[in-house]
Amino acid sequence: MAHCSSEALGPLVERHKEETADVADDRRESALPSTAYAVLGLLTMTGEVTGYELRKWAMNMRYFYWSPAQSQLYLELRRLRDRALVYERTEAQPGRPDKRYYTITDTGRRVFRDWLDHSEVGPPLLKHSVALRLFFGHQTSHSRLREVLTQYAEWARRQQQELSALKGDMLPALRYSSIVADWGVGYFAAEINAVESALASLDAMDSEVGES
Amino acid sequence: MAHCSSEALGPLVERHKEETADVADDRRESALPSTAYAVLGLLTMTGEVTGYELRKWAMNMRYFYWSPAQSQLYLELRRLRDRALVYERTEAQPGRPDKRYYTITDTGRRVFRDWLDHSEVGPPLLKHSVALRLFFGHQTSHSRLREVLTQYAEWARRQQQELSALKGDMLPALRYSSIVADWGVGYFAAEINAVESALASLDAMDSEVGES
DNA sequence: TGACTCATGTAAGCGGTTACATGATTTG
DNA sequence: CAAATCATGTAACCGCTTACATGAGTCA
Repeated sequence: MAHCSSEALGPLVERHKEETADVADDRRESALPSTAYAVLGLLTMTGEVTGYELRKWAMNMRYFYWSPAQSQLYLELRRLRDRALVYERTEAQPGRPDKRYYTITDTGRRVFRDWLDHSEVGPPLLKHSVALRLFFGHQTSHSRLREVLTQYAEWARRQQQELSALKGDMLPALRYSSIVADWGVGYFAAEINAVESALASLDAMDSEVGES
Repeated sequence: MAHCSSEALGPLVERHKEETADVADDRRESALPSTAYAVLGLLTMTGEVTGYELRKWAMNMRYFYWSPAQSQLYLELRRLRDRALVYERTEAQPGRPDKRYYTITDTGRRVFRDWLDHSEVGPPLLKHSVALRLFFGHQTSHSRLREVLTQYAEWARRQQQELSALKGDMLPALRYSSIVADWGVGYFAAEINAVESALASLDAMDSEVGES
């Protein structure tokens, strides 16, 4: 019952090897992680900002791209500075660390555009812990599964609302962000819908058991 | 035009701090990464397998949960063995590394069920590089955006087909997997739909420019 | 015979998180 | 006056990837 035959399995093909490698590596010094490009992209929209401010902007992207930890952002900005992709203006402060303002440099703009225009696009990375649990549903109870699913649906609804609110607050000039926001709203709608279907399937399984 | 005011931004609230921490940590030795639970879960369905075989199974979950690198899987199995959550049977082979077969232990089953039943469910992790690029659309051309989007839609369609095929091949006894598969199919449908909407938005922007 | 599958492993390094530390400024 | 915000930083650690290495069996 809880045992799988392996007939459905083909041989183990190692895919996505060269796909993930950046095609344009050869013409740049070395590839940057995607977070770096996210930061550069943000800097093309914001003007001079501190790491702290930038983090707030980064959090607006969390609906389709996770936002990195604070320490990671500061680290990334220093790396970009070392590569002269951003310019750092420091403001001395008595008795505590300098305040650092960042702007994107021309080189940074060029590198960013190059990435946008020529870099290989990989598939999205998804780690869906709710789906994972449902997948292993045979090891738990339906009541627990329902609990997990409804909790997730509530979260998705909140995200959807936040995203809609954010879109309303945004300047209409930011067209691309609003297209992405629509995408996100649709995505959450699909998730909510999927949860409802899953709950219905659980109901169906329960009543089957009742009949037999 | 490409400059944001920061009015839409609230203060930087540090959320999801205790949310990510595992509530049930205190009653176990120490928490395991989610990959470990995925492996344990797989072992509740497969019986005795080698690391190599297990990897093939793990790849069936790649539609909603990324599949780890080969080396990581072997590492994970050894860790689970060290914690006595899986049992390792070695088969000596002349002139090369032992062949290792794994089965889940009773302790492993208990730990896995405990995780399923009591652990806090975090939100899914999503890094959507296509949406990221679209978000920064003001820095590239519409033709490039269209290229990226259509490429992604093709990929999503392929995934959808693979997933449907997989579902067809699967034993009907595996109900939960098939519920998750349906979820996945719907997810890819939503993605394809979102891409089409985005393409339509780009068209609309182009014709606006033509009119003005 | 050569390509592919089966099967396991090591080493280096990176991206990222968690936790901690500090202190001025603003706000209720 | 206390709490939250602004603002930067360090150290330890972990999950995971990449790249490499090995070798037997199978099949065209």
